[in-house]
Amino acid sequence: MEKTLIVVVGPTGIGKSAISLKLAQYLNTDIISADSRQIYRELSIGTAVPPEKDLNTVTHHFIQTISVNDYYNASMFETDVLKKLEQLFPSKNPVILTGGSMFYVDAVCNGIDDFPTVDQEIRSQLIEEFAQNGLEAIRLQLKQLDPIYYGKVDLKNPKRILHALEICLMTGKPYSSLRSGTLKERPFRIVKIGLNMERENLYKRINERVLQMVAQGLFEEARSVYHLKHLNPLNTVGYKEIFAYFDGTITRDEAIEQIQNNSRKYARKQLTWFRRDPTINWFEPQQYNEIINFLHSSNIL
RNA sequence: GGUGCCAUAGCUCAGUUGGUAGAGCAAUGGACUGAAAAUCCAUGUGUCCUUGGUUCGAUCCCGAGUGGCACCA
Repeated sequence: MEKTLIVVVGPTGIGKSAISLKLAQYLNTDIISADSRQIYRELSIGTAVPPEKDLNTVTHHFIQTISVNDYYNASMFETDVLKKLEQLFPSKNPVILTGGSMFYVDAVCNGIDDFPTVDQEIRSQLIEEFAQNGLEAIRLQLKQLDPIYYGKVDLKNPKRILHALEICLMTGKPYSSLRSGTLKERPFRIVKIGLNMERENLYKRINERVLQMVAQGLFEEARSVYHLKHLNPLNTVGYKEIFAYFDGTITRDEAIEQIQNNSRKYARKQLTWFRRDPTINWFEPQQYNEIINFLHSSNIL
């Protein structure tokens, strides 16, 4: 039978984990988490890592497997997941990939072009340069090294410019010449299930979930990683707001409110990304039976 | 009961020396090829509390009403 990856996506707090768990049990398979923050072992409450009993019921991959001190990115995730699928498919089929990190999901489904891994030395040099000389300076540099990409990038977005420069400097070639713009073929079928619900209900769920996290000890968890707040993995909703509270810039209540706000914004951003993907089959979280029927009718089960 | 202050966007408020208004937050849309829960871009919103008066014209000035807050009784 054809190997299939069932991809479950949707905004934060909609209930992807619960449905994936149920599906995985029904299909007797594993779950691959596509979550750029649940992958860090120092974080759990704020990233909504599934409870112990769920992790024991179904095997989850890429949850709390690396440290916030490690460098990690979407391309590494692509490689790691493809390798993992190779191991899993002989005995498990279909396999479920679930998570809200759009870019990570995309890396697995469509692939990312092959660039050298970013040299941290070069990155910090460029960041330093940007901090000292400003956006205009790095723009000019990009204009020289890669005029084609310069004409395409969002010139107001430092991260885009910085990354293009990193690749130019490392390879000695224009970044644009390494971008193929083509999607990679995968040796398995991909079926996408998107979860969504009425906006107002989603927001209510998100707001409540944040309160639950606080009750579970989110502030204590944030305290335990406060000394690492300069690391990128800690530039995360649920932590950065509490760090601001620890720093004394906002009150505790303001921190909680901002976590709720930023979580809602994140959900909106996720929906914006997923909306443009015409291959997603949309359902509401309570339509479990419809999802099963859909999988049957798609010849997956 | 008396006196004073306030009433403008979903919220907090600014403003119009009288020509029907604007910030922040919230909300909404979009971008995205190794930092992605990151980063970046864009977009509304209104009986200016009600009602008389003055005026060519009132959200703005005057009177009354209603509601809120404060102080005095």
